[in-house]
Amino acid sequence: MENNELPADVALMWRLREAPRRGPKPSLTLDDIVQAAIAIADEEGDLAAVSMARVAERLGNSTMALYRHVKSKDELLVLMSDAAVQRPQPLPADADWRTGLTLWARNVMAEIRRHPWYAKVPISGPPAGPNNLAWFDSALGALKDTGLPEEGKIGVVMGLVTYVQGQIRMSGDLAAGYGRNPAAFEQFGAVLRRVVDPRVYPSVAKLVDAGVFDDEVNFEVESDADFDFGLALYLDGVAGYISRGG
Amino acid sequence: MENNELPADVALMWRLREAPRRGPKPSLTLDDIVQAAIAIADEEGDLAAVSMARVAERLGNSTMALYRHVKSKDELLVLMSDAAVQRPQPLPADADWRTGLTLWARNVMAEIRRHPWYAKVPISGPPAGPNNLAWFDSALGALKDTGLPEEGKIGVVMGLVTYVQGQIRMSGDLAAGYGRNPAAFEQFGAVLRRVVDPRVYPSVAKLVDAGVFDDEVNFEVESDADFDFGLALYLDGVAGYISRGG
DNA sequence: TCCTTACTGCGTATTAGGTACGCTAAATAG
DNA sequence: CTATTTAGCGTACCTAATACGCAGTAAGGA
Repeated sequence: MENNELPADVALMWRLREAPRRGPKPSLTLDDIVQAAIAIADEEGDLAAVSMARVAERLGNSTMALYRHVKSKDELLVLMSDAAVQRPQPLPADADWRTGLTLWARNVMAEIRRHPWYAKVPISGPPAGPNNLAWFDSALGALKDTGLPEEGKIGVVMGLVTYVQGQIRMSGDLAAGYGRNPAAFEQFGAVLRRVVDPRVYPSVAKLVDAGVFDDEVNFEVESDADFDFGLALYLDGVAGYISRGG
Repeated sequence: MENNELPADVALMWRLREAPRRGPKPSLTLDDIVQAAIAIADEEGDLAAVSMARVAERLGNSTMALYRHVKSKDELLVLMSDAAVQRPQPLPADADWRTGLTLWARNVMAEIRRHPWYAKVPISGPPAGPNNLAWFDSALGALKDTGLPEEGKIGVVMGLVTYVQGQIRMSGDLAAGYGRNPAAFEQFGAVLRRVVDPRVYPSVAKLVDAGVFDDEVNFEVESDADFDFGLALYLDGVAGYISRGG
C-alpha cells in the first residue's frame, strides 16, 4: 500500500490508515486516547502527569490496551502535540508582514498558554502534523509579499519559532519553579547581595546596587512585556533583512 | 548561622557550608558526585542516562550514599548545570557591544556543545550558580558602553539567552531525532509532497514545489549558519534599540 | 579514657512507570 | 463453519527515585 512508506506516527497524525476489516470493534479510538492524555496534561498542568496507566484509567481501559493504538508513549506525545493546537486563525489578508508575524507570534503564545506542557514535548523532527504544519504555513504566508527567497522565509520563520519556543520554555520553567518555591525568587536580590563580589561580578553588582532585583516581580505581566520586547527586537532585525532584499 | 537563610542548593553551589566537625570522614565529596554525573551525561550524550544508581556505581558507592550530599536528583541536576560550564573567557576590552555579544553567544554555544544535555536541565529559577552568573555578568558587561538603562540591558541579555537556549534545545532535539531515525528526515520532502494539499497549505506547497526540501541536510553545518543568521537579526534589532537610546 | 553526639554509608523496601509477551475472544472473509 | 485478523488485557519484568532505620565512626566533653 502506498502509505506503508510513511513513518507510522505521520500516518497516524494525518489519519491515513485504511479502516481494518476483521477483528473485534475497537472500544477505543486513537482520538479518545489523545484527548484523554491532553485532558490530563491540561488539568495537571504537567506533562509528567501523563502516564499510560493514568490515561487508560481515565478511559476505563487497561494500560496495555493503549498499545494497540499507539506504539509507545513517545508516539503518544507527538500525537498530543499536534492535536493540542487548533488551526491558526487566518491572518488578515491586508496586513503587512510585520503586523502579520506579530499577530502570529502572539497567537502562538496564546495557544500554547492553554497547553503549557506543549513546549516540553521533545521535538523529534520537522513539523509533520497537520496542525503544526498549518501554523508553519501561516507564518510563511505572512512573508509572501516581502520578496524574500524561499530559504530566507524559512530562516526568518525558524528564528521566530526558536524565539517563541525559547520564551515559552523559559517562562514555563520559571513559573513552575516559582510555584514550587516562591521564596527563592523573592530572596533573589538578597541572595545576590550576599554572594556577589563586585570584583568578580562587576556588572551584576551594578544591577544589585541599582536595586533592580528589589521589587517583587509579577510573572504574568512581566513575561508578556518581555515577550513583546524581544519580539520587537527580532522583527526590527527582520525588517533590515527584508529591506536589504534577503 | 548566616547562611541558613540561603536556599540549600544555592549554598551548595557557592560552597558556603561550614565544615562539619563530628562523624566519620566522608568518603565522597559533593564535587566527586557532580563530576561523576557530568561524566556520565557527557559520555552518554543524554541527561536521562544519569541515574542516582549509575552515579553511585561509578563512584564505587551505594545509591543511597549520595543522598547524604544531595537532597534530591533535581538538586544534583542544578549543581551539574552550574559545574558544567566553565567561567567565560573575558571579552576583549576594546570590543564594541555587538562584537562582544556575538562572541559571547558563540562562546555559549561552543561551551554547551561540549555538554549538550545542559539545555535539558529544567531551569527552576534565576541564574544562581557562580558560573552561570559569571556568564550573565559577562554579557551585561558587553553592553556597558551602550548607555542603556540597567533594565534595558537585562532585557537585551534575557532575549539573547532565550534565543540561544531555544536554538540549542531545538537543534539538540532535532539531532537526537535524526540519530534515532534518519529516514524521517530524508523522507521529509517526499512526505510533504504526499500529504500537502496546496489549497490548505499554500505556502508550504510553494516550498515543496521550489524543491527546498529535496537536498539532504547537513545538521552540523546548517545549524551553525541558522544560528548566526538568527543572531544577526536579533542584534540588528538591538542596534536599533540602542540608537534610539533605550 | 570513655561516653555522647552528630554524622556517614548503606541495606531494605516501597512506589511509580514503561512495556514485552502471550492468551482469549470477537468479527469477518472465504 | 473455519481460518484469520485484531482488540483488550493479565502478568511479569525492568528501571528508577527515595523513605527509613541501623551500624559504625570520629570529635567533644566529662
